[in-house]
Amino acid sequence: MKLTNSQEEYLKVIYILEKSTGKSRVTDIAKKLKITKPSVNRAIKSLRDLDLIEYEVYGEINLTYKGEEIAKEIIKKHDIIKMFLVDILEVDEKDAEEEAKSMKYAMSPDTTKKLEKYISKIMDLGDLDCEYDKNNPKCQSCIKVTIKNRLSKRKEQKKLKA
Amino acid sequence: MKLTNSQEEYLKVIYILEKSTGKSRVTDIAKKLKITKPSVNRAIKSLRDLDLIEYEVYGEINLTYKGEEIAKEIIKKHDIIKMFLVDILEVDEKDAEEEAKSMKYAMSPDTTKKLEKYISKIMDLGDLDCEYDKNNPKCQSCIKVTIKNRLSKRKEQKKLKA
DNA sequence: GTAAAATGTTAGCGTAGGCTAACAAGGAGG
DNA sequence: CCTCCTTGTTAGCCTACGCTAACATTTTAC
Repeated sequence: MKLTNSQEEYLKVIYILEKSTGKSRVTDIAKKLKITKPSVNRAIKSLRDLDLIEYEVYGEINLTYKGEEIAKEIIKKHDIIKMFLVDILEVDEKDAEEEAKSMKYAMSPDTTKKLEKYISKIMDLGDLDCEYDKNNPKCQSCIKVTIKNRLSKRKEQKKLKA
Repeated sequence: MKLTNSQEEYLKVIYILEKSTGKSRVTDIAKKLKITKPSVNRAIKSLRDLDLIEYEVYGEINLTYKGEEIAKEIIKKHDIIKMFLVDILEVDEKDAEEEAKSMKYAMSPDTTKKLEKYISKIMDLGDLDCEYDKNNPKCQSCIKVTIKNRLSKRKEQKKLKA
């Protein structure tokens, strides 16, 4: 079942709302996606037709098992891409969020897996002592240290927010 | 001027046809993009309205200066992304071609520049002698050598084709 | 120079997914 | 219990961009 980019965004948002507030409502989905309620209304009907959510007119919106599995995949893909953008390419976090949104749709599951592996390879390299210093842009070990520092910094900031 | 993904693909193909055969024709564009002629017909009108191509009914299709500049940018972006996919992530070339097509639309000019820099950084690292051998997956120097080898191999194969 | 083939165009359909305007349902306070 | 506000829905419009069927023009081949 090939979903559209927008359907994937809906699933993602529904999942996030379900996990954070317990339920998803048309108005909240519309706010999150910055679109109007009628647009959401039509979209959730299409997702219901695909058995990805359960929903009755004026009723609650809930992901089905299948819908939740897909939502989780989408979110994981999003996070991998965003991590690459922010921690490796040093793209500004807000921009990265937007770009990851559309890039994830373009990226196959296979490529996503490869990107994930690549990121962890970069992060987990065995230490190589740099012959110069800890900030040598020509040295992969230094680059790795820089990337690791960026990553842990970002994680801390996230914790502070929460 | 924000173009759609499909408009960008049209520009790219028109540029390639212009450079390789001297001119672009509706039928050739349709074949390249695997769509029908009426679809192309409508698209070139929209590009003409944006002053990106010059064209009259039943006449020749030519990129304007502006159109050509944009086409070149699009192609460059495509190549950068494809290089990342093929030479660094080791995605199969055909898959990479398809993914680059849609990914480039999602990627901002700024991020593209960052990706370009990242690729050249990986390629141009000063040599670090690996303490093990030339195929140590934990060693960035070895990884770099592997990536470089992949790249030059691919370039050779391209030459052989041409 | 004309007939056939290739090429280009028009008209109109379908889907996806935004939008607004207008209406319907449900809950909270007086 | 009724009114009002929030939330949800319906109807219908618009754009982008595929498609087919049918028609027009141009090129080619004899």
